[in-house]
Amino acid sequence: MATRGLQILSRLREAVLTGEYTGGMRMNEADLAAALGVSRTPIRNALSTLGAEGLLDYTPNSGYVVRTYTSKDIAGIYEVRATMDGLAARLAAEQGLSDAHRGIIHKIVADGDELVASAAWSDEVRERWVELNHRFHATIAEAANNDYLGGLIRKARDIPLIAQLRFRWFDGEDLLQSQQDHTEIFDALVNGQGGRAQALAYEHSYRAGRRIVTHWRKHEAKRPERGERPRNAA
Amino acid sequence: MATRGLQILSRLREAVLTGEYTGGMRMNEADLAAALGVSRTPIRNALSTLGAEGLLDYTPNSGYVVRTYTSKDIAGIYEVRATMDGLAARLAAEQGLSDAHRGIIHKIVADGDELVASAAWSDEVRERWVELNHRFHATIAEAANNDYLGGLIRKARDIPLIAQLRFRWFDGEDLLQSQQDHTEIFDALVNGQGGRAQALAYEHSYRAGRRIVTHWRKHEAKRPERGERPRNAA
DNA sequence: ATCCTGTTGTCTGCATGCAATTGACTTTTC
DNA sequence: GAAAAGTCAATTGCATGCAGACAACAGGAT
Repeated sequence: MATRGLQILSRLREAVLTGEYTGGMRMNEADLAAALGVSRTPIRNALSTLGAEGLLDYTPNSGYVVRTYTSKDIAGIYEVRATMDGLAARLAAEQGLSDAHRGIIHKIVADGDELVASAAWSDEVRERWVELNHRFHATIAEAANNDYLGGLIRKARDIPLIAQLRFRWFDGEDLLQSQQDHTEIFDALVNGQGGRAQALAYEHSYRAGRRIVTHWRKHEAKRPERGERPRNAA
Repeated sequence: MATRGLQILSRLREAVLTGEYTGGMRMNEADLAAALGVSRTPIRNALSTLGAEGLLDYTPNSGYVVRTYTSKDIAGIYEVRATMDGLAARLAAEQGLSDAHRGIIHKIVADGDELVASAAWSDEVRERWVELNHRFHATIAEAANNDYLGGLIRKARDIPLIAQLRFRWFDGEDLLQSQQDHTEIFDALVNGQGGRAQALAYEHSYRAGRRIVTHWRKHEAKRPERGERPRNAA
């Protein structure tokens, strides 16, 4: 069993990512300690780590606050993310997919085709697609064989609320388009077409990012209060 | 004045980056506390943060060890770094340089020309070039107007020993080549040629990375002992 | 009413003591 | 002699007390 500090860290990170602790909330050490049933020490450790990860903002002698993301932040992150996904695809193509990786991605693409062909749009379909999409990109990142890149892609993906919101506005048409993208990217990968894989993956991720930014702007417009007093978390 | 913890954090980070605490060393809390004249608490905080930044490896109930970088790690990091520098250059070009940024970069390029023309290669010239080069890239990153990207570029630059070693093998010919690169990149930036700026910046950084990896491999070959018992730091 | 100032309450920063874990070393057993 | 079991020293994990910083508030002077 991991140490208490690590468990707390996971819990708090999850809470921030899922939006349970929403942007602007103060992370009061004593309150969190009471809520989670430990002393302030492991809490402080976890907060410090989350601060270093960029999920919390820190002010000396004042404490940690859940970071808020503007639509400009999101746009910037997605510009980087798309570039990284493009890089991962190029590297994977240039090195050539291993049999194992090719098999995995082939299966994912085939399952995607089946999903598109067989089912009408529904929440269940969305769930399934989220999983296929995730594995598709994770496998390419792995095939790129660059740990540093893999870590950055993961970090750029773990942004509060994004995981929840990302596919909320997805519809059948988006699904079809995305699946076609996956098919083309896979084709480029197996044929060792690095430049094509890069361009396709970039565009694929960029478009996803643009969709999120658009909706984030609306989300943003609905809560114009920036001067509001920060409420306590936990 | 910042808190003790933050001062300790800066000091330890610097010590790791400059190689004072070299790869594989154990970061013993009590020893560090004694050496730096504080209690274990701010030490633990700093170690935790450095762990999150990736400079230290952490094992529960065992502690923190200064991370070691293989030449493959370095190559991976520089592949990403080159891609980021390319992205920054493209974004800067596409948005158009502000008058201020254009002025700053223009001056840097002019100073570089002067340096190349007037002086023979020497340690002083190297020092001056390091500074010009740093400001050149930092200014482009700033002009890209993407905080997330800027942060990643900074993190990819702050790798232990790299800052020290990066220009150790630089000679007059490398200087000339690099200055020409800067001139072309600047030209692309002021003309709004995003694609060209991206390609040039990528290649410029990629070449620097390849030089480092080559030398790192030799460095690596000289100390084949991987199974050595970790010595204590501080 | 506004500004300044002293006060007080709340929260973080830090030190320290003790518990828990680990890994090395010693002893025991076959 | 080798493997297993037990012991011990060293080190990290955690809780807690207290000091210090900061922000909000109250009261008084202008």
